[in-house]
Order: sequence, then structure tokens, then C-alpha cells
Amino acid sequence: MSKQKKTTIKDIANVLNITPSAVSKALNNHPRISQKTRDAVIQVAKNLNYQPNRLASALRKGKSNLVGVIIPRTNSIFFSNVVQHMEEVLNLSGYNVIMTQSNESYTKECTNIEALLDTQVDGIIASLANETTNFESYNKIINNGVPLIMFDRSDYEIDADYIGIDDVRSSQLIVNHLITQGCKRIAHIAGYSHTRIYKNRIKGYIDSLEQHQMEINEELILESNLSLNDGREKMQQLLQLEERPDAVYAAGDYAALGALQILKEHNIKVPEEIAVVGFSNEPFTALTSPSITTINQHSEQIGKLAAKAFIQRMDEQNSDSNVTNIILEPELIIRESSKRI
Amino acid sequence: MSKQKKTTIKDIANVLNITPSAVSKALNNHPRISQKTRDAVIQVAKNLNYQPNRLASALRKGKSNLVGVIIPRTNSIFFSNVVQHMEEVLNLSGYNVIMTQSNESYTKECTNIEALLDTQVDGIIASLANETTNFESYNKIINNGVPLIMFDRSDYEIDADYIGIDDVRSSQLIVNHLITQGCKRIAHIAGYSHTRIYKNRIKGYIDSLEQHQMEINEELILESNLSLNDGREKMQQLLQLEERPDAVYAAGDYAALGALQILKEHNIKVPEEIAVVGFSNEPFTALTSPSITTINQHSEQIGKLAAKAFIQRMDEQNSDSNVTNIILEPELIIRESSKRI
DNA sequence: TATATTTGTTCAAACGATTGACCAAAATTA
DNA sequence: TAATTTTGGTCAATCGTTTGAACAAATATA
Repeated sequence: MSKQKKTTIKDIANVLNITPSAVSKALNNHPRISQKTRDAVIQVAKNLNYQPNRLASALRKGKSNLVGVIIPRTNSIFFSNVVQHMEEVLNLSGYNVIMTQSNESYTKECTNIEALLDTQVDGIIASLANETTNFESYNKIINNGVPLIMFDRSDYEIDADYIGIDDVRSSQLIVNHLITQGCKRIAHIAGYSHTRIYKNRIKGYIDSLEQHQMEINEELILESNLSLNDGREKMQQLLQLEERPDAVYAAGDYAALGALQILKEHNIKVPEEIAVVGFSNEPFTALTSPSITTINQHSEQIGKLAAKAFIQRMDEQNSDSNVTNIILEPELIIRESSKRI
Repeated sequence: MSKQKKTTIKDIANVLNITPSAVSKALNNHPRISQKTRDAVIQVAKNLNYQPNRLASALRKGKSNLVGVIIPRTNSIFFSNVVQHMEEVLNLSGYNVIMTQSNESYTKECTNIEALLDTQVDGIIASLANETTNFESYNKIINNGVPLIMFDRSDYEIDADYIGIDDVRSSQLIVNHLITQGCKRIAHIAGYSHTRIYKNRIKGYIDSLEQHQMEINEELILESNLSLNDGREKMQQLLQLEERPDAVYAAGDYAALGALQILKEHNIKVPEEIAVVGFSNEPFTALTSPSITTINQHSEQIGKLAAKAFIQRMDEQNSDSNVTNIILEPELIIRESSKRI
């Protein structure tokens, strides 16, 4: 029973004894169709339970109304928030979202890009996988004439619109805050420096220390994949130093949590002995004890702005306007893990 | 520069002086095409950077190779895991995933369904929004002849394949465990009983108490939306009872966390005075102190099985085989919040 | 050698919607 | 009334790919 074939504009046309093109025009509010036929068409369409075939329309118009989104993973509140708000805005403009995850893997990312281009998406909105250091496939998107919008994680080699927060500034906020709290030896569990945002966070960290005439100590900067476990390991490492740090700034919340766990296991008082700061405002940061100081990356705004940037690109297609670069101001959320005074 | 138009099979045909149909057949490994032409076609395709137009192919074949997925929200590790593993399996079979979120909203869910059908997806894999009590739109999917697979949250009124865990059994595992730990007055912060899985969890809770000849106390069963805040409120309520419970089983981890917070704020010892159990194995449950006992719902398996169920439906299309019902055995993860002995 | 089969390809019609060119009838203007 | 404009459509091509039918050439079979 399931295989009742779908009704097409042709069926509607037959019922009303008009041509399919008239039906099409009626449904698309073409001015040359009389109100009478238009109403009749709409009525019959409803009766026959007509569902327009997007594929056909997309093929003819050369526009699929599909937007591909590539995020590193969904189990991060930041990315899932971004996507959610992106979707909201895009849906309003008649776009649907194909969401893919790279799982931080370069090859998966490439596969996803291929698949999206293959599906004839009208554009791609993406954030780089951790692994990615080769940007050919992204440039392929651009070369194919498909609008590309990057958010959060991108690179200078990708010539696309970008929306993100000011990572240098984020680090400065954090380090300044820690210094204000009396910390003198601040460690940084950093992300991989090949990724721009993490490089910037390292830069901000160093800048801020320099500004306060504090020593930059290589052994206090550890690159990490920022997972919970790696956070634990790096913290262990830091505890084994001859001179322990009195604060740890991890470039990701999970790593910060790992560090916190180790500190608790060693009965080290947080923040009195060692203060801890994370990054991203994952929900759990408010729920641990002590709760973790972190950075709010404005996921809703990033999502909405990225969607709007895409829509604007679609609207102006021809005019080769310059690349947009939107850098949002980060917000430091101070919680127990760093509040000494 | 961007608007270089895409190469089509026609272009390839022109180069080789053969017809487009030959090219198409060559690319699709049609047996009647000679190895020689096949190789030549593939070579030229590569040279011209040919990218097949899925829309055209989809239109002609009446198959889009797109699968729509509807989940209540992505910021739940359970759902995001499910999707991730679903995608893996589906990609392997040449399908792409359009992922949408209902945000637990009935209207958003309906909109999503419309959008997916509109996009001509080959099938839909979904889990109900909390709000949903009317299943017309789901039955519309089925009536449209589009394969529908439900997972985790579904309803008897939806006549589709289903993959989930045994919720009655989950509750029994939990309650039995609590009784073993010496708890005598077990409260249940329940989900809305109009949702099947939550109804089943309530049933399992009651069954288990009855089995142990324990009293079923209405005031110990509170329906909730299972958010963090509602967990806090319901816990407050429970504390105001004349006779306090000595264990709280929340049907969701966030609610359990809320309950835990309140208990800590009141300096009530967990699990000694009141034990706490959650549901879903959200990552934070392992990270709180005390860590929270919870249920593993086998997200990877559910994702993979749902994908496979869909693929099977596609393969057998015609044969109206019966609805599949896969119920997985839940796994109780015992942690500090309930370990009294 | 005549006939049957296989091989490799072309032909043409789809899939369903869109769109500019075109045209007859109706309405307006001169 | 004749000429012009407007209205409400029809016609036909098109988007890029697929696919069964058709067909000529090559090969196998009798």
C-alpha cells in the first residue's frame, strides 16, 4: 500500500485541465496567473496532498537549499549550540542543514566535504578538525564556487568568511585575572599550536605575562589534545616539576576538569594552592566542586552570525565583496576554581 | 572566477566523442561498456574534475540517498553518540545524514518532518520530543511510503521499527540495587508519563517495589521535565516531606545532578543518608563527587542498529515484512552516589 | 556459409519542476 | 472602430543523469 506514487504538478494540472506550467506558476505566485486559478490550484494541491519535489526544483534552479555544516564533534555544548542557532536562522530563510561531524579526524573531514559537495549543497559552514593542517579540500570548496563560512577554528590559508571570538584576548582575560588573584607561576595546558585558535591562546598567554614582566617558562606550556585524560596527564607532569605552578589555565574545559581531578586526588587545595581555569563554558564547569572558571564563547551569536554570513553570500553571489571577519569579545566567567580573594 | 560551470557527463562525452549515456554507464560499471571506454571515461572525468550531480541522479532514480534524523537535542551525550554511530554505518552504504533537532518541541518536530519529506529523504530515523503526544505527522511519514525507524523514545501508536533499551528492566536494576544497599524509602523523580519510556521506567520502579513487598507511595513519585533545575525543585519537595526518602532515582542524569546539588547544599550525606541514581550515563556523572550511579543505554549499538534497520528496509522495500523491535539489555553502572556497602 | 548470440554503443524518453518566448482573448486607449 | 496594452495562460526547452530499447558490428554456433 505504501507505494502510492506521489502527486506531481502534472496531476494537479490534469484535474484542472490546465498545463503543468500554469500550476507551477500558480504555486510560485507568478503574477501572470489569475487569482481564480491560483486558488483552484492551491485547493487541488491540498486535496491531492501534493508535496513539491525539491530535487526537481533544485536541479532546474541549480540551487538545493541545503547547507552543509561540518563540526568537529557534537558532544561539545559549544558546537551543538552553534549548530542549533545556525539552523534556526537558516530554516527561516528556507534552507535545510546537513550536519556532519569530523570527529576531529582529517580524513573524515575530507570525506564529509566530498559528500557535501556531491549532494550539491548551496554552501558549507565549517570548523576545522584538530588534526587538520592541510587546507586543500577547503580551498576546493571555494574553487568550486561554493560559499564557505568558517567559525571558531579556521586558518589564514583558508580565504573564507570567519566568525569567532578573540582568542588572544581570552587568554589575556584569564591570565590577568589569575595575576590579580595573586598567582605567580601560571601554567598553560595548550591546544596544538598548529591550530590558529590555540596558537592565539598561547600568544595571549605569553603577551599577558610579558606585560606584567613575568617570566615565560617553557616547561609550564604543554601542548595537549585537551581531552579529559590528557588534562590529567599534563597535570601530573606539572606536579612533578621541581617548582610547581600555582595556577593552571587549560585551553579546554575537559582538560581543565582532568587537571582538577588530579589536584583533588592529590589533596591539593583549589584555588588556594593551585587555581584552575578552563575554556568553553561546558555545562559541567558550573557543576563541579569547585566550579570551574572558564570563557563563554558566545555560541548562539556565532551560530546566528555564521548563518547570516552565508545567507548574505547567497544574496550577493556575483559581487565579489571582501571576506568578512567577525571577531567577538570573549566573556570571562569567574567561578570558585580561581577565586582566591 | 568562481562561476566556472560544473563539468557534466556531456562534457566528458564530447571529449571522447561518445554519448552521455555511454559515459553514465561507464561510470556506473554497466557490464555492457568495454574496459577501454570505461578507463578513458574515468580518466577524462578525473582530468575535468567531474563531480556527479546527485540531484539529477536522485531525481531520475527516485532516490536521494539522504536519511533524515530527528533527535530531541544534541547536547545530550546519548543522542549525539547515537547519531555519530548511525552516520558511520549509513555513510558506508552511501547515505548522507540530514540531522535535525526538535529541541523537545512538538511544533519544531512537525516542521522538521515536513522539511525532511520535502527534501525527499529516503527515510527518517527519529526519537520523539518530550512534548509530543500526537503522532499524526509520524504516521504521515509512513503513509507517504517513507521508511521510518524510531529509537529510544517512541509510542505504540507509531507503527515503525524500534530500537531501544528495556526501560522496565532498567528501573528494576536500579531499584533492586538500592534495596540491596539497604534503602527502604525510594523516591522517583520520573519523566512525563505520557512518554512511553518514562512510563516504563515508572512501571519498573513500581514492579520492583511490589516484588519486594514494599509500599508504593504516591508522594514519592514526582513527574518532571528532568532538567537540572527541575531536579533541584523536586528534590526540595522531597526534603519537605514528613518522612524523607533515603534514596532518589531520577529518570535522567541532569535531574539527578540537580538533586545531588540540593543534597550537598543541605549537607545531607550521599549515599549514607540519601542515595542518588540517575539515567543515561552522561559524561559528568563520572566526574561529580560523589560520582553518580546511572544506566548505560548503549548509544553506539542503538545508532548502528537503527542505521542497519533502515538499510534493511530500503533493501526489501516491497516485501511488507513485519515491524522490527529490538530491545537491548540496559547496564547498571554503580558509582559512589549509591554505594553504601 | 547462414544463423544465432554477444558486445559495445547510441537513441530517446524519462524524472518533476521551472521559465522565457509566444499567443489568443480581453480590456484599454486613441 | 482600429490600434495598443494587459491578462492569463500554453509551449517547449531545460536542469544532469539514468535506463530500456534498438541496432550495428563482432563473434560464436550449427
